[in-house]
Amino acid sequence: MWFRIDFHSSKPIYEQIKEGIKLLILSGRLREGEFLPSIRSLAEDLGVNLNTVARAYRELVMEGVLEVRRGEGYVVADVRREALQGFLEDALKNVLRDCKTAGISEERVIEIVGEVYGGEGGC
Amino acid sequence: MWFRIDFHSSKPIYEQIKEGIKLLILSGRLREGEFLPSIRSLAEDLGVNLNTVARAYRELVMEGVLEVRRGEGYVVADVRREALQGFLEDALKNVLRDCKTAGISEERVIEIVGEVYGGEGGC
Amino acid sequence: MWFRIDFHSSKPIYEQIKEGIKLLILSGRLREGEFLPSIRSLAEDLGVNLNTVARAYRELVMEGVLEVRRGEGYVVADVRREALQGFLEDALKNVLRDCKTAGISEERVIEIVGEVYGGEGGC
Amino acid sequence: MWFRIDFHSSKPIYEQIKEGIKLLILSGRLREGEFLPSIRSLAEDLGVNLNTVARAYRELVMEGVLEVRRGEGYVVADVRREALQGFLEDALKNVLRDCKTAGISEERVIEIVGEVYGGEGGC
DNA sequence: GTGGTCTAGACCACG
DNA sequence: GTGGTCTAGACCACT
Repeated sequence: MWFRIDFHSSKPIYEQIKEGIKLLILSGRLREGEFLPSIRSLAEDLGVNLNTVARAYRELVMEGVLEVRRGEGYVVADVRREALQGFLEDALKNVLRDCKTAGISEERVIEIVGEVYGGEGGC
Repeated sequence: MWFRIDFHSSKPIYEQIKEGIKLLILSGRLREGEFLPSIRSLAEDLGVNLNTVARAYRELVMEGVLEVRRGEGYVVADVRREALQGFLEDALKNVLRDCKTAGISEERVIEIVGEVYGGEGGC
Repeated sequence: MWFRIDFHSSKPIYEQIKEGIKLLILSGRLREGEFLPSIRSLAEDLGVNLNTVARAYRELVMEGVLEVRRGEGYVVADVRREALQGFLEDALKNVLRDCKTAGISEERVIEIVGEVYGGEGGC
Repeated sequence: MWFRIDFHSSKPIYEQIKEGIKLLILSGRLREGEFLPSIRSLAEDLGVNLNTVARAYRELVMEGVLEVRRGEGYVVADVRREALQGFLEDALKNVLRDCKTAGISEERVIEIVGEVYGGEGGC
C-alpha cells in the first residue's frame, strides 16, 4: 500500500491511517472522485483490524474528506486543499513557537527546513 | 503556575507536564540544580491528581532530565541542552515532512518561520 | 500463577512483578513472542491492583523486555538473554563484594556455590 | 570517613549506613568496645541528616550490634561474627538460586567469584 | 475483550 | 515537610 503504520507509535492506528490518506490527497496522489481501497483490502494490506480502517474512513467522512457510495465504496470528496493545508500550517507554527522559546535559532530552523526539502522526499 | 494543562487534549496530562517542564528548562526559566515544585503543590496548582504529577516527574528522572533528592524534592539535572533540543528538532522535522508531502512550498514554510521568529515571542 | 508476591517485603510489588517476569524469561518459561496474562487477570491472580501490574508491564516495555500490542496485550520482546543476565550478575557481584569485605573466604563461597548448583534446582 | 553513601541508590541512606557499619565490624576494622563516631560528626562527614544517622544507630542497637553508653556514645557490642555472616550467606544463596534458574552456568559464577576475590577489594 | 489514564484517598518511608 | 506505593474504581481508546 501507500503508507506505513507504526505499531509502536503512541498515535492510534486509525489516526495514522487518517493522516496517511489526507497526505495522499494533499500530495495529489489521490484525487477527487477516486475510489479508495475497500476497507477489507486496506486492512489486509496494512495488517490491521477491519474495525480500525472502518473507523478511519468513517471519521474522514464526518470531516468531509471522503464520501460513501453505498454498495460501491469510499471516494475522495470535493475537498478544498487549502483547508487541509491550514491544519498543517497551524501544527508547524506551534512547533516553531516551541523552538523559538527553547532557544533554537532561526538559522538552525532554516537549516532543518533545507535538510527536509532538499533531501529526497516522501512518506 | 508556569504552564497550562489542556484537559480536553488527547495528549495525556502527564505528558503535557513533561513537555511543559522540558520547555521551561530549554527556555532557561528552570536551571540546573533548581528545585521543582513539590509533587503535591504542582498537582494542586494544575488541578490534577498527585499521581499524575508523580508519574511525569518519575519519567523525567528516567530520561535523565530531573534528579530526586530523597526527602527534599526534585531538581533539574545536569542536562545537555542539545539533548533536549533534539526532541524539538525531531518534532519539527516530522511536521516539515508532512508539509512537504502535502505540497506546501519551501518558500511558504520559510515565510511562516519568519512570521513566528519575527513576531514578538514566547509562549 | 507463576510467581508469588511477598506483601511484607520492603521491595515494591511492581518490582517483584518485574523481577518475576524477567526470571520467567531467563529460565525459558516465557519465550519471545508469547503473550503475558492481561493486566487485569494477572492483577486478580496476584491479588494486587490493576495499576500495580500496569506499572510493572509499562516499565518492562521501557526496558525493552516487553512490547505492547495495542488492544491485544503484552508480548515478550526479542530480548538478548545476555542483557537480562547482566542484571543478575551485577547483583551477584554486589553480594560477593560484601562477602569478601566481611571476611568470608573464597573457599567458603565456592562451597556455597556448589551447594546451590549441586542441589536439585530452583524456585 | 570509612564508607560512601550512594545518594542515587534506591536503598535508604540509613540502611546503607547500617550495612557499612556491619561490614566494618565483620572486616575487623571496628572491634568490640570501640566507640563509633558521634551521630553529629558522622552525619557531617557523610553529608546526611542527623536523624538519618540516629536511626541507623538506633536500629543497630535493636539488632544487638551496638550498645549505647548514655552521655558517652555508641560502642560496638559483643557480636558473634558468625551471626552477621549468616545473613550474608543467605543473601548469596538467594542470588545464586536466581542465577541458576536463569541459566547462568556454575563455571560463569565461579569466574565472577574469581574476579571479585582476585581484584583489589574493599570500600 | 485489551491497555491507558486519571482520580481520591490512604499509608508508609525518608530527612 | 518530602517522595513512594498501593488501592478501588471510573472512564476512555483501541482492536
